[in-house]
Amino acid sequence: MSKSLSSITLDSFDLAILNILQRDNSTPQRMIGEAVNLSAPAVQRRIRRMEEAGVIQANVAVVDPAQVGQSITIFVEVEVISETAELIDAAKREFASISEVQQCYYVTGEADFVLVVVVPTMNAYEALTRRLFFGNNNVKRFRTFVTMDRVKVGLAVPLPG
Amino acid sequence: MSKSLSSITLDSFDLAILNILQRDNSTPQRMIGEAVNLSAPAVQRRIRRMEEAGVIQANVAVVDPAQVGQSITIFVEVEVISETAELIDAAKREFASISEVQQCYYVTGEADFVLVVVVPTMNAYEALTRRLFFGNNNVKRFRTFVTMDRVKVGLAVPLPG
DNA sequence: CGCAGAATGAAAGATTTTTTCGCGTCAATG
DNA sequence: CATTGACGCGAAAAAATCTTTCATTCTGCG
Repeated sequence: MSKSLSSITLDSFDLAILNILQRDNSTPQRMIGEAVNLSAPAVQRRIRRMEEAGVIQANVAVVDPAQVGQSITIFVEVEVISETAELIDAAKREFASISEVQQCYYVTGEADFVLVVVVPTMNAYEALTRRLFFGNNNVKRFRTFVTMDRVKVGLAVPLPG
Repeated sequence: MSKSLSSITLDSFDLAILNILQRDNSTPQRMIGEAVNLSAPAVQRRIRRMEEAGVIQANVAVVDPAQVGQSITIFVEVEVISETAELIDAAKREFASISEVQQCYYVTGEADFVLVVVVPTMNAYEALTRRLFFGNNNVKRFRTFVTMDRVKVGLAVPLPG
């Protein structure tokens, strides 16, 4: 897991490749090559370069939560009491360490954190809130939004081109 | 793109495989086999079965937004005026069709929709709000949370085991 | 003009994925 | 109690993909 965080420049070939991989990274390089007008080795070199530069951060399978018994997705806005760097960092680490917390963002506005939580039951969520919020004396308050429909889910980034 | 939405049962082998693929789906089946104590073909059959059943919904590359010029991630809570089925469905379709809307959830609570928006600049966000919210007369109000730190990002589902 | 650096494609080599096939297990059945 | 069929397994072969190698092209620049 080595990271060369050297920011690289991407041309339209790279963007076209990314656009394909964002949707299906099991696409053979040969097909990608046909789509973008490059040979398979050229495609491969560009992919590896983007992986090393961190443009491609990961290659993952997307699992349907409902089919593995994790049918409840919840948004939580968290407001903290004190925003010292230490306490914020501690909160970031704690939230990030919880496997039920699928996503965590530190934000401006009427809240300080926004969490996406995935749990099997409301009981599990209730237990989590007790552990994570009531058990943390820097949490001023939190608001819960229970998802009824995951209208659009993904991590695809809109790409120029 | 055929989907057999037949819900299947997953054993501990399947869950172990999912856990690996959720983190890195470029892991060779041979290595997965070693990790879970199965042969490569057995792993392969299980993966294919889970893909056909929709347990695995997609295989994607995760792209770093900052490195493709989309450095701003924003949460938006949207509250609508009328919650008739037609209007809600129309809103779902509209939000889902916007490429800058990376994620969209229909939720209960003090808001009706939560959006995750990815844009290159605040100007682009401003333009999007005009088009999407001010230009939609069923939007009562919306609240914006600008992300300062993407503490944890992903789609990994917590798996039993 | 010529050279260095960077990227390409064709082809060969290495690895992985996929298929084939025979075996063992288990449950239902005669 | 034997038989049958469904099911999933592993070994091995076959097919496809990924990766490396290498000669070539193109560009910028001294």
